[in-house]
Amino acid sequence: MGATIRDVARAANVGLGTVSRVLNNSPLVSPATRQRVLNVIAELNYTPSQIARNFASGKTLTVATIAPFFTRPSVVERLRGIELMLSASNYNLVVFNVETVERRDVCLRDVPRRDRTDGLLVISLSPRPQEVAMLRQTGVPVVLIDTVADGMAGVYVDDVAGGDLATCHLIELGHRRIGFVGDSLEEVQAFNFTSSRNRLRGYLQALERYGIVPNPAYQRHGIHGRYEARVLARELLQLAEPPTAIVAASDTQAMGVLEAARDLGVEIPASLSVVGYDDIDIAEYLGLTTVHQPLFDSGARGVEILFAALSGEPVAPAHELLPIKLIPRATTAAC
Amino acid sequence: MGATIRDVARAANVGLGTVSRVLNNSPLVSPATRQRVLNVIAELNYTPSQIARNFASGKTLTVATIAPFFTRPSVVERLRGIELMLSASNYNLVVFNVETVERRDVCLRDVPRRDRTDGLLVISLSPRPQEVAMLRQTGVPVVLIDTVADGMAGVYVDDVAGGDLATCHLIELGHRRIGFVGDSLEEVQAFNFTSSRNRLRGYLQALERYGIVPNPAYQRHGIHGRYEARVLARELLQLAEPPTAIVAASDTQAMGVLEAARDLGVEIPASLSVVGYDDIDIAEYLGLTTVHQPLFDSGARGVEILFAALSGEPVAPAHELLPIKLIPRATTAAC
DNA sequence: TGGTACGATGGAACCAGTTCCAACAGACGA
DNA sequence: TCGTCTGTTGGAACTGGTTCCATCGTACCA
Repeated sequence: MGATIRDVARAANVGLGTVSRVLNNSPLVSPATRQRVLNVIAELNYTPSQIARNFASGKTLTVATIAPFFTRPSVVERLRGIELMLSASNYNLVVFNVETVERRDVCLRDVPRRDRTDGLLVISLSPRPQEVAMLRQTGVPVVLIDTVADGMAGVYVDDVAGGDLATCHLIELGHRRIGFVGDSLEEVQAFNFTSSRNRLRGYLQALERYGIVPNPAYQRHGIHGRYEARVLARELLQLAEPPTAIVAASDTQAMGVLEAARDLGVEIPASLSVVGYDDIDIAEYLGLTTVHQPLFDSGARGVEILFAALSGEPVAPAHELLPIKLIPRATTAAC
Repeated sequence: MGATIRDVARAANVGLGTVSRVLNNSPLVSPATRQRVLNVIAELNYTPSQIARNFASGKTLTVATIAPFFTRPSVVERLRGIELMLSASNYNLVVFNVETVERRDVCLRDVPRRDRTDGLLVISLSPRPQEVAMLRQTGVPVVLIDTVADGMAGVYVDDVAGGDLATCHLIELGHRRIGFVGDSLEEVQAFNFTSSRNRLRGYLQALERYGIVPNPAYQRHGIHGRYEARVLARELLQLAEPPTAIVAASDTQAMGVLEAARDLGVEIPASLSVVGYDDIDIAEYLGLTTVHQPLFDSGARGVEILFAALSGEPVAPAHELLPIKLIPRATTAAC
């Protein structure tokens, strides 16, 4: 464990540079010399110090990921895509979980530093213009996953189209009184999430296209979570004229809606249709109709874009659109 | 971004060592000098290079975690405990996801190196004696979470007791024909998981204590997963004399059992009782009776033990036992 | 008044690689 | 025969901190 590159050089009777060249697979070493050095390396059981390499080369061989609520199934699946991609490279994955606004801001400010990480992935949290400027200034390549921001690169899905898709599905099944359960607006704003907001926009857009006047009483917002969604959905179902269908901003929230229906003895899908969003693992189990988005791929593709930025010229700050599709299952039916 | 400690020293008209002392909050600096240095630091907008610090101090300020199938809800929850604990320190969390045996072996061999990480957490994967020896040789402090190995420190739950607890619960409800759905023995062996095996042992132990002869046909093993468990459970339920209750080695597998029951029109809990293990988030939603274990705490406590090892003398290779308890819900009833 | 102890300070040496330039040998063409 | 070019090679300089030892001034004590 104590052998250094100098020990190797001495023992192999070559220069420091030559050993370094062998370690880095430089072609500027004669086969004979290379072999001699390799022999000595094996003999001394030498492994170059990663930490010294990082220091000398100025690279950390690290990719940082800032993920909000990384226990949410959708986020975990994105992380899996990221991890799998990185595991095939020699970059390590450093994870920052964000569950409070303070931590969001701290992470976005402190993590992107050249001496801490070579590249940064940000999931779902959209940096604000001022933050974009700071990020750019650090010189650390950043790729956004599941969100967009002016002047940044990333992958995303069209959540407006997704919200529209879910709502259209219900309208075409004959529903007219359609509710929406989404994230609390304060939370969305504090974290600067974009998806719940856009899904709501898609919901409204679909209603409008079909000439349905949106009923504000049908739109409920609360902290993201099954329990909170359950409470909101119960309110909706207890209205004098309850909706016959509900669009949820995520599968987790859709589960809350299903719970509320169960609480009140409302039959699914006979008396209430429910559409979720994300198509997480459990959705199939529950027979939940939902909007599928490529979660794993979003992570993997994000890493690919980051790699391009790491190993070449600055990548165009373009956003790549991933496809979505509606998966009809057992929680939706004709009105 | 270009300022170095030497620039600061020059500008503040002090020595290198003094600046270093200020940075590290050493008491060996007079208040006046400290203030002067701090002013210059602010003026030059200087931040010490993390990478250089790491190199010079020989620390990586990194804790690595090797986690098998880190998308499984139980693993994610442990990771959350780990992340939250680390976020309060200045250690970063580097995650290695293990989904194949090859990667297990590679990670266990390559990750624990002093120049890569300061400490290592291993979730659920028990190192074999030979691996324990190698780990020890590296000098990297290691803490096991959810498993044990001779000569290593860690936190765990008594899975034998847990399997026993689940089975007793069923026996006391009057069940005698009790099935078990667990992980494939090859998979368990290849990864060297301990929990499924121990839960089976607890199941057998409980049967024996009550004088029930275990029926080998009632014990099924398959790759861990909902779908596989569903197939296994279907086999069990289609036996000439099917079990009236099933113990699953995890909540995920219990969900597969519930699906199988649904497939075959078997009423839960009227005709079949089901007990899971882990008490993951979704268990409550499903009304699944299960054995609760402190997932979050296991991660957090693992980090605490690791910190003790990092900042002091070698910790005793002791295993800390965390409590478990049975949570009776709606999937179990009297026979 | 001299000796001692201690707080404060400066800076050389060090960590273990990478990078880059000078130098050299041998092949080859003029 | 000499210059040139190319493929190899050696090693100084560099990355930016930490550590530790020598030094200095001053307060305190005998």
